[in-house]
Amino acid sequence: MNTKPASVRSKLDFYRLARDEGVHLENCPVREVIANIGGKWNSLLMLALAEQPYRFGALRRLVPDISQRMLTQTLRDLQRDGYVHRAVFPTKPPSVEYSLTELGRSMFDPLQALVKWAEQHHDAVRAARARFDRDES
Amino acid sequence: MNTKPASVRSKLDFYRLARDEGVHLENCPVREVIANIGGKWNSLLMLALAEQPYRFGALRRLVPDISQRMLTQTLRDLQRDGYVHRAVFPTKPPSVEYSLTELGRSMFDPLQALVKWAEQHHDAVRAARARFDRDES
DNA sequence: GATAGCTGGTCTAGAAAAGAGACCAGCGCT
DNA sequence: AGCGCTGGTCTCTTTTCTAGACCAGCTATC
Repeated sequence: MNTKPASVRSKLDFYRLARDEGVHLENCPVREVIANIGGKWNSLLMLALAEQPYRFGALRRLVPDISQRMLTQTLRDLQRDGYVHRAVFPTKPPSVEYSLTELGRSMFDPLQALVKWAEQHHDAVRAARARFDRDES
Repeated sequence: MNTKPASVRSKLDFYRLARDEGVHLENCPVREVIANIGGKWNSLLMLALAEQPYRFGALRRLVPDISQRMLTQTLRDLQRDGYVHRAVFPTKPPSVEYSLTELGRSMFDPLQALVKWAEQHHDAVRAARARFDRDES
């Protein structure tokens, strides 16, 4: 470790190569998609709804630390992007059931891969976190 | 569509089944991990660093719409969780290079699957979004 | 027949997070 | 001398999130 990277050669290069990374990650459509997946509650709700359809109140009990407002909003975002279907039933009081669409299910597969990774490595992450917090103090 | 779900049978059931979802998604270690992946910039920086190591300023130019403050913070979060290694080189001025760790690379694989999904389906998402925005107005 | 509880929400106020931009020290190039 | 580059930090403003009250219409209970 601590070997100087080959890209940094002279002091001249040092200033020069800064300008030449032409990759444009901004304006990328992937970002819009990831942004929505990446919200605080979105992936969690996807996980829940992948298991089975749920009604609003059931979701609220399932994820107790979500505020009602954020649940409404996150569900609407998910619905807006076509991941989730919202069905209103004329019971009394009317009930609303949320379920994954085909698109939602298809994006759940890669999401689940990530979740699986998280399950397998969360102890490594926790260890790294503990080490970092210890060393910086 | 609009068929009443089998789970809602009588008005009595209606009130009863609400209590019986015993799944506990809160306190889940997966959530900590996902939370960090899910940050606004985290996945984007992971993507960039997976391509090659970058120095601070290079990352800033690569992702122009990130504020310097958030770049610092996101990199520190990523480093804290063990995804990213921060190496300081005694050049003048000193340069700092960020690179993925082994752990970071291993989590990049499932992340990339998600990105690939996003690339393939972003037009469907955009279409759904447009439809939603039209219908609600 | 009042009371409390359920339904799926909205509204408001306060807290937390993110963004914009100035500022820092030490050096190189012109 | 003056500007630019290095990787940051500090402060201020704006956006986002949360907690909690509130709503209408119905039901089961007392």
